[in-house]
Amino acid sequence: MAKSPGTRAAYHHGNLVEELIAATIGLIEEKGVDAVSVREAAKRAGVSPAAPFRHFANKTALMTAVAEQAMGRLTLSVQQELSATGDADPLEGLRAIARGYLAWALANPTHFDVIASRTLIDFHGSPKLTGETEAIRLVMLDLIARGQASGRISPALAPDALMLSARAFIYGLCRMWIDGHFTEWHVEKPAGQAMAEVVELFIDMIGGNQPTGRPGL
Amino acid sequence: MAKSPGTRAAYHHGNLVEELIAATIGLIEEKGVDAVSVREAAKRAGVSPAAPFRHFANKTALMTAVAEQAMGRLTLSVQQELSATGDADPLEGLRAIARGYLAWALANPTHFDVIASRTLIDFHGSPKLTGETEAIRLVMLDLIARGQASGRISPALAPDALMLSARAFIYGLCRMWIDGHFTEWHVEKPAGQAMAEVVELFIDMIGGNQPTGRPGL
DNA sequence: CCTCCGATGTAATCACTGCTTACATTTGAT
DNA sequence: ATCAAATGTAAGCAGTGATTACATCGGAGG
Repeated sequence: MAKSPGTRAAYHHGNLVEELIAATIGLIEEKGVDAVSVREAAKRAGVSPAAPFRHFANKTALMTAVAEQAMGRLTLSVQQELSATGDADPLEGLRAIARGYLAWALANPTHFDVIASRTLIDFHGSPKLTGETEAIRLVMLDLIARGQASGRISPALAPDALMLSARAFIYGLCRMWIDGHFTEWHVEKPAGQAMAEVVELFIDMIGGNQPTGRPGL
Repeated sequence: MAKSPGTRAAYHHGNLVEELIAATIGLIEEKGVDAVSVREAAKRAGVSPAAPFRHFANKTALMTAVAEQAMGRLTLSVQQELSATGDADPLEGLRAIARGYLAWALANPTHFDVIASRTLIDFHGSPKLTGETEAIRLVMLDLIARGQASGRISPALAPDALMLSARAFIYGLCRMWIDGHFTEWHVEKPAGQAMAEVVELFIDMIGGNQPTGRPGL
């Protein structure tokens, strides 16, 4: 039988794992990833400083759990955009992935930080994280293949090179923004708008079309 | 008169600032940025834990000094490639910047980490860091303008959008590699080679040419 | 019903961190 | 030669991740 949620003064918390993750997320959103401490998370869950270590081997394990949650939402965001897009044009599919990815990153910069880190979390130790990353990669590869088959993308372009380009491009956009580099590079427009325009430019280039003169940043 | 370098047992160190920076660099190269502590740097310089704070207001200031040194070498690397390139083709200039930037990042990943960080260092508080970044930006802007004037780059492309694209692209490549994302994205080739090929692809796209079928990654 | 054991909590402690304060030594200008 | 500024030390604060020994709870078997 599930313990009544109201019973909080009990010796055994009853739901510590979830509450610790929630507390950590709150901490991340309020003060950033660097400000996270398992002690503070424990305090917020109303528990002793050592308690979290009963459920997570170390801080990295806790952060990895947070990353898995975040990755789930990121994948969801991408898949929503993807399923709202017709199957007809592969380039439109790539655009959709970029939209979903960027939208989520813009809305969850600190969680993006967690997912992308390889020191804060144990990425390769998490099947969920590696699996969902690989899934997106395969979708992109398929879109590129179909794009080349249908003539929307030049067959002369190596699919792997195209993949790495596209990935580096949107990852670079996210990182630049999150790392605070937009100001130095004089991006005046709202980040979302600037990103959208620049993605458009990139997809146009992949399609082999010189863009038709969009407004500048 | 300069103090003899051999005189180390003296109460006053004589060259603490430089030696602390050197010790920090050593620490960064051995154990990574996250492993840097001012105490350890002090120990390596043979000085008490509090001594560094006489010369640097805080850890951030120390790291910023390290970043300024690193930025100097990065700028040098870019400028060397740039001056080894003729003025004739603006696209060749952009290629040169990418070469210099990527070569340095590949050779100094941890220092790249320091320069790119906005939590480890006080970027905007350092005229050197902001100035040299702005200098590169202006060179790129000029190359793009000349490229459009000479017809090598379509005038329909907004210079600012092109800038942000190029910057996001190479920054994304560096970050992906340094953050350890290349393995997940199945980049099998040596990083330098993969980057070079992909940059070639990008420049070709800017030039409006579909590339002529280079080998895949 | 009750006992006992594993799961889950606490208390106390360690080594380490960035940083501050009070004090000691040295150096160079007067 | 003196004295003040520069530069070092010693000691200590609060906060960190992590470990160990012990306390408490809850459910399964007798």
